[in-house]
Amino acid sequence: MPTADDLARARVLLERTSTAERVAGILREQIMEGQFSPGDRLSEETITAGLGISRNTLREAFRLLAHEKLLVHELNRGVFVRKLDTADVTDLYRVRRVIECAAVRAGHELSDVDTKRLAEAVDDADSAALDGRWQDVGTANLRFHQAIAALHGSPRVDELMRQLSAELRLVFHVIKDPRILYEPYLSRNRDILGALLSGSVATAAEMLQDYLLDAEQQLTAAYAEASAR
Amino acid sequence: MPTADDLARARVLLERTSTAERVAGILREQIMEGQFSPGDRLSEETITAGLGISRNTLREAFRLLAHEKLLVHELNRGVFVRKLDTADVTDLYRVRRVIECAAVRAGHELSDVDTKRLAEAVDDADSAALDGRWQDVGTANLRFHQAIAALHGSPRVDELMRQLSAELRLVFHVIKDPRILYEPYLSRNRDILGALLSGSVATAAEMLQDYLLDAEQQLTAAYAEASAR
DNA sequence: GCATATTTGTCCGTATGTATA
DNA sequence: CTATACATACGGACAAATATG
Repeated sequence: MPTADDLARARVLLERTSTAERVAGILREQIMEGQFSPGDRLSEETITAGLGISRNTLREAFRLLAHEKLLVHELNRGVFVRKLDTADVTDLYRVRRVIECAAVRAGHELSDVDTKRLAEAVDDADSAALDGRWQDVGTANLRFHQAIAALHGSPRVDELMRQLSAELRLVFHVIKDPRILYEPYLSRNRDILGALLSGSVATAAEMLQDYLLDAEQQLTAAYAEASAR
Repeated sequence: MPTADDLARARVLLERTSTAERVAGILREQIMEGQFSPGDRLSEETITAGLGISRNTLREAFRLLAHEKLLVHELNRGVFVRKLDTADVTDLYRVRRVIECAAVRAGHELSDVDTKRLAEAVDDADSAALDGRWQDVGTANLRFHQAIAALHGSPRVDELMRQLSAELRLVFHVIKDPRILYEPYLSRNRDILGALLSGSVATAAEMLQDYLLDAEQQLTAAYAEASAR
């Protein structure tokens, strides 16, 4: 749970666009950073007092985040930080395989923007790994795969991937030792990128498919163990 | 194991809905039926007066529908019925091709539920066509394709397809003569179903792909013309 | 471009219903 | 079972933005 100070600092950020959306932005960040844990209830009173906003406004922000699946809303009980189970993880990877593998297999021409995004994500993951920032490795990793999905050139696919990534970040936060999870995938991502850049579409697709299957296996196992506690 | 009491309590929770959600349900139906046209503004005052609810409650309902993409929210201007352009139609079909073709190509075993849903949708489309209920033909057609996507066995894919279908229904409503649009596809859907049932996965996938490409072409043309007015 | 009317954005107080210690 | 805390829903108020003549 965030301290009163955290809320006070966040309060300064309350100086733009629609209040509900700004509030949603603040809460989104706090949830992503893990200042709330899955299952935590977000009290209307505590937050309205902390941020200096009305209940109506906060409730609109809650709706926004509930739609992003970061929060779940239970009637007359309040809103809670989303708690994913292993079935969710399995489903997330199922969808990722469909979307990402199709993006690669379609064999779209890579624009400069595409290649830059892909390469940067892989580089960021590597440097975060060198610094031991494993949470950031996970984030950069997701950015790489978002860049792959973006090859579809479809706004709706992009939005879907943002959605899936937000859910997966919730998962990552529960994992106790992300290192064993991500370390093997750094080089595999680089290999996939290499295959993509050299135009070996079928190879890249196969590597990606295998990657996602392996990742799902490891992640569900680690997640089941970590989220049990 | 949940006790009988647990289940009873869970059931109550399922059937209970908030006022905002019931209001959203009413408005959703009216929008789908075309009682509001794309671009129409939904006045807070008119609707609160008409339904006898408070503004705060209505605004929550608006948020829900905005997230379903039936409404768009413009700051300080209000909410409007979503207006799709041809780029949206193109993108919708792009995503459909990825999802639906992958569902067929994956070659999942067809359960009884699967086959029943597929067959019923095709039958419903035919009988609606016989009665000249072309709006219903469009709806049954979408149901057939949702059933195809459901072969993935993924809750998230199901939700995505519901989303895409809702958007497409907004498109259908603008088309002036849906008949020329849907009539050719009745038999093609039946052919795809036949290929699926006989296990000719590759054939079915190819037919589906061609179907979706042709449909997109015709639809964008008809839609551009109809929505211009 | 201006003044006015309308509509939304936000907040508050309160009454009622629901969940839980 | 009661008490308490909390969410739901309402209505009123005023500021701020937008639309209208």
